[in-house]
Amino acid sequence: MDLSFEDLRKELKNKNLRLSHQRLKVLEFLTNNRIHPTVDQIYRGLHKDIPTLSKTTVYNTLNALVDAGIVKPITIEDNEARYDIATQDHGHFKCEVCGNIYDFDINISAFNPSDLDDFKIKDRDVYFRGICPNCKK
Amino acid sequence: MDLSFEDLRKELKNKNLRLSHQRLKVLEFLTNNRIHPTVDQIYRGLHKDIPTLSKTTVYNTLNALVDAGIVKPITIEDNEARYDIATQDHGHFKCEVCGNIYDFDINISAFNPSDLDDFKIKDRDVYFRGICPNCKK
DNA sequence: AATTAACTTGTAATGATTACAAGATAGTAA
DNA sequence: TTACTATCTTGTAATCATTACAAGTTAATT
Ligand SMILES: [Mn+2]
Ligand SMILES: [Mn+2]
Ligand SMILES: [Zn+2]
Ligand SMILES: [Zn+2]
Repeated sequence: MDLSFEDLRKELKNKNLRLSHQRLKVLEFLTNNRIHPTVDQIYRGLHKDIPTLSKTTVYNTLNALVDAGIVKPITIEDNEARYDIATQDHGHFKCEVCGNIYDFDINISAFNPSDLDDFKIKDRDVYFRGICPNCKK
Repeated sequence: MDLSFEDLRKELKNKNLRLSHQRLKVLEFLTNNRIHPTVDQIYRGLHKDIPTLSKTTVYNTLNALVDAGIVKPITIEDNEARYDIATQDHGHFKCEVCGNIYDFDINISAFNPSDLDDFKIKDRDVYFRGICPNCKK
């Protein structure tokens, strides 16, 4: 169900976004590094390949991709945004010790609380926090 | 099931936190204004009564109350933190038009995804986004 | 009433994100 | 291919929320 890198190129075309070198590299990084990276991690990760890359471009690119629905921001961090390729629904668990963010399966779209019958729900996020197996030892 | 203001005083005592005027006023504001206010809203709301109040104190107070488990931060906003009296589990819905955050009933503690069997879960948040009934018109 | 650790306050520092303007480039059409 | 232009990238400066720090104040205990 995950999108291939070719699918992502097509997604950009569909949304009338240019396939700039920087955008494709950001998408490639997110595809190959499923760690919900911060802006800084993306910037540092790409800087080797693209020495002229500006951090502003990483911000601009991520904002454009989020607006286009291709990338999903993860706001489980209070102090800095993290990013994920928009894929099937899943929850996020943040370990308070190592800081890693783990995916977990959960059928979020099945939640339709009656309190929200008259609301238009566009987005559902499930964020858990605690300690991961590695850090419990 | 909601905590009374007197209960909150006792909670502070239990946690060995001083019952300073500013802390009690912050708790009173959160009790009386169930709108998940920002730091700035709390500051402006209390400034009438306490003209000497510093915004740093609002930050310090909220951090202390969050550490003590009396107040819960709501990080549905990417750009600024919001705060809620820690009470029974419930979900939060943010309207993308008016910006209001609504509570809704949902039994979050019942979610125990098998992917997290080996994780220690300390905190569960459910954040929905969309358009509220008022703004749908 | 005296004592003192904890708290409050104002100011300065920090750090993430955005605004802006000038130069570069992707995509299109001749 | 070449020319054109809207879009994109880049560096710098600005913004805004939050924290660090040091000096003065206060809640709670004796
Ligand atoms: Mn994920
Ligand atoms: Mn709430
Ligand atoms: Zn961990
Ligand atoms: Zn609304």
